[in-house]
Amino acid sequence: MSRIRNMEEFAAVSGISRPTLSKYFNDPGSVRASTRERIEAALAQHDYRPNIFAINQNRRLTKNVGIVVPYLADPFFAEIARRIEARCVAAGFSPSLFSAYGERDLEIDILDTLRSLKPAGVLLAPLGRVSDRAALERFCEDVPTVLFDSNVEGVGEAFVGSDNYSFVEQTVDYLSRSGEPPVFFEMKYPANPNANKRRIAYLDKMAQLGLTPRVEQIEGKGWAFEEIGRAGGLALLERGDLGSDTILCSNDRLAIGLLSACFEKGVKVGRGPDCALRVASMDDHPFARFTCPPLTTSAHDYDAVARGATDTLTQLIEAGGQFETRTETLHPARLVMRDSA
Amino acid sequence: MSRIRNMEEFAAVSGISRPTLSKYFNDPGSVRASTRERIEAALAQHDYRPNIFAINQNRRLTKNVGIVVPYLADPFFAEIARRIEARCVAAGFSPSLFSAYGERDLEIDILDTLRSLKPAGVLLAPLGRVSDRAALERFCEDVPTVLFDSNVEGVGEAFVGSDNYSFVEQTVDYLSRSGEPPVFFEMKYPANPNANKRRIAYLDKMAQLGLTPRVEQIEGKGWAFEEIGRAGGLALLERGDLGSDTILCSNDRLAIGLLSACFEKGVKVGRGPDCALRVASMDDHPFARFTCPPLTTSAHDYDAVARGATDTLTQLIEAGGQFETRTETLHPARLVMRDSA
DNA sequence: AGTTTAATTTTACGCGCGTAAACTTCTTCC
DNA sequence: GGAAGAAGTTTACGCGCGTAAAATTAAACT
Repeated sequence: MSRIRNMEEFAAVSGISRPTLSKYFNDPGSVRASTRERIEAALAQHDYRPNIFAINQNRRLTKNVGIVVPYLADPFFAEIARRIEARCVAAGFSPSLFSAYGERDLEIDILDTLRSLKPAGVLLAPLGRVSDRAALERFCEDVPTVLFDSNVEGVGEAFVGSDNYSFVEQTVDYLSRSGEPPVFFEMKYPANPNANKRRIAYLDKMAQLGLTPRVEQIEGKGWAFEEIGRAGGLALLERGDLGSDTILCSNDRLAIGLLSACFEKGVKVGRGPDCALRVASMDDHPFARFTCPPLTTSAHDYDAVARGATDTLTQLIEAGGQFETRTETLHPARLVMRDSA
Repeated sequence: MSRIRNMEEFAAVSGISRPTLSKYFNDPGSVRASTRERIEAALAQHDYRPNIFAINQNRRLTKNVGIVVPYLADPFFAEIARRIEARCVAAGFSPSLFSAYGERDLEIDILDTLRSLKPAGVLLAPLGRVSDRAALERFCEDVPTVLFDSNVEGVGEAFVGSDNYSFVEQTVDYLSRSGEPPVFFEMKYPANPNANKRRIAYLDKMAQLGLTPRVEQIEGKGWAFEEIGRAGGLALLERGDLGSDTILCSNDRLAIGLLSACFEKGVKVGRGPDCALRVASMDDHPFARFTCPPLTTSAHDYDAVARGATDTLTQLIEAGGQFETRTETLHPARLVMRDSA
């Protein structure tokens, strides 16, 4: 039998009128059970699929959903994107994944591309500091958007992410209770958008505990955090006057670099009596458990963030693209004790 | 001024006829320079973009290109995908990125989705052993496809990847020249499609050198290679009778897990006189230089593979979707000496 | 059985653009 | 300056499907 070329032909072979078929493909639940069965029986024989371009051209609202992350080669974002993608599919959407790869212009291009895809909604983890705020705002006016991971105040209809304060609180609490209070280790000009909040939280928390804070800001630009952490760590270890035997890194990738520097310099890391340094961090990067020693860190609730973001977007779409008020949902971190601190 | 709704309206405000505009958007070089300037001048004022769905519905061939990888949360694939994506954009295509996340059914779904996107071509790194070969073949008959990273004999119009034999040759050569010949460390049922070729190459090379090969196959399924390597490494170290002080891992992610196991067991890794074990590996995973000790490995030529795959696809598309003969391009590995072996 | 209500069919139009054909205008070059 | 050829314009149709309105049929209920 010849292949079905369009819905018209499929209507002929299935004995169902084209408008009814159109309804079915839009929402199988919107037709009577008996006709649904007839359609699906015919579908099993002729494997016809409606032309997605024709569908999207004519529907006011597509089932497309955009997922945008700042850097997909960062395993944290790869992992969160993986979960969000799966949830979008489960919710009946067609997700498209985009990465700005740390570049402002690329993020803008992606938003433009996304706009022309007429998406039902977008899940956006913006570059943050590097983003063109005006471009984000314009985009969010046109397209229902939920921000995740990195908040940009006032942009988008909602935000779902992790509570940076909780990350810092748990680690600082633990570290200062079990040994010397930590020095904060971060990039001077961090690409990662949550870094600033974490530094502020660190200063806050230290003040609250009556401790003297100390921030070590290392040089380096871009998204090669491990290399930056390694170079900064080497410089720090060579200089020597840290003022504490405990370091809290702004994120796990910096910590991985720092651990590499410690290893090279023969500085033993851990909480044993023969250790010279404790290193803790934040994110629970997928490979944090495989560093040497395994990294003590505070973990994102990956599942809660992925689920929360996707559910919020679903609600937003069902609400017609606008919420009455912009909500910010922050999921607390979970301290993961390993051997590095 | 009101926003332009379609090409008709843009024709009105720009003073250019719609068919000419259509030609321009299809290929700006196909119109006279003077009219091109007029169009671009109008474009600068009215920021109109043709409806992508209408374009794709009507054009026989789109400028869409699909990029499919087996597991995007694996930094190797994230990195290679990043480069390929950039090259596709530079070549004037609109790439869409997909990941099968190790699942056979998801790969099939992706191919179905891709088919309905009418892509000009597809760059496919298949799951390999897990793939539905018949589904791949059917897909490649309909869509011009270049395989990369992982070859499936006879499928697709061409293959571009790394030369697994060269990976093994270089590492085995180096290791056996500088110390005890290596034991080969791999998964019993590897998800990674190149694993089998690497094992065979190892056996070959050892025979050629007149050495007795030894393969340690560890348990574990899925894509959590670090965890699998760690568990397998612990078991191996506890058992103890390795027969060599040198291990060659099938890939870097397994090696990262093995190094973690060595650290936990207090087994010092490296080539110093106080070291108990040498560990080398293959891939030059983005984080291989940050392990403790830094991993000696044989590196993919990431750029050559990304460029080769994209260029080949471009040629394939220009050739009308078919090559006379299926070519296989293999890029040699480069030995990267670090401290682990 | 007759009525209400819901689902389906018929008919018809529109979406925004590709593209073909016939015609007109502009270049270019001797 | 005239002819050939390239480029642009006019006109018209088609792509495959969404969707509205009116007419018809089927299901559900008293």
